[in-house]
Amino acid sequence: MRPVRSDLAPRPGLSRDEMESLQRRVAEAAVFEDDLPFDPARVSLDSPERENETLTDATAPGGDADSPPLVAGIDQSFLDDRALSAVVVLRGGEVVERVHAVSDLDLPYIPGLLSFREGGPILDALAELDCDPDLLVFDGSGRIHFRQAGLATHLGVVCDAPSIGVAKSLLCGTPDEDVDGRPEGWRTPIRADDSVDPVGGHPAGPETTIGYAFQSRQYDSRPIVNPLYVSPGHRLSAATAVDLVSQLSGSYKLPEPTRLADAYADEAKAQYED
DNA sequence: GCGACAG
DNA sequence: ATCTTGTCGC
Repeated sequence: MRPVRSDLAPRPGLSRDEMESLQRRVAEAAVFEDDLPFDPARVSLDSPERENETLTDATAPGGDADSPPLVAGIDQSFLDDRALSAVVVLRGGEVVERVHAVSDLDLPYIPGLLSFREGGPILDALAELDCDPDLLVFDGSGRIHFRQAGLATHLGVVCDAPSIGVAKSLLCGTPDEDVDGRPEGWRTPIRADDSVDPVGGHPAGPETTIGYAFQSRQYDSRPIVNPLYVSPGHRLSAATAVDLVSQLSGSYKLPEPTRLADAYADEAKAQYED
């Protein structure tokens, strides 16, 4: 998979102000409404049943009428000053491709500028892909970001691909309701607050839903498991983003694509440790 | 000045 | 993210 908007790609050597203004340009280019080349209802972990199926072109955008869309999960692990970016692609419940790349890191982790640290390395891994995913699921935020341009939004726009951000903690914004001790499947909107700037046609008032808190898993009744914070990256709405994450949830807290990428990032890491 | 913050 | 043993429970 190749970058389509390389002009907006995270480049090393930018000043903080330059990185922030690039994020505003990314937000301007971002689409937080459904603009998908496939039916979101077809995204699932169920393996397609193709018994009496005739020969079809499963490589077309969105696949054929029976095969589910290709969903890529992306995550990283670290080795000293290098990042190992892993990508696992699923079609229904089947893993169809796994690739990874090891890249040097230019910046430290700075809240709000994550895509400038991990974005380049992730693009390195995506370039290794033979297939062309219909949806990208990132570990981190999308629109839930100070300038509405988190990692998922930045790379979704650069690749011009539908993308979703799945974070384990909240960067900014305010949940409509208290998120503790909620049952599986529960969700509540995350509204923009004072720390979120309006950018390029995307408002940032309390009426703006920039994402959702989503309880993907809960064991008993104890508030042991925190919710996930799901936000649209590019080409879909916040509501569709949570629905998709819900559809991609298996038996664990993280949705399957991201969980598998997380495991693969650790597994592959062992090959590079001195 | 204080607070607060994805991975 | 990463450093890390055991431990509680389905």
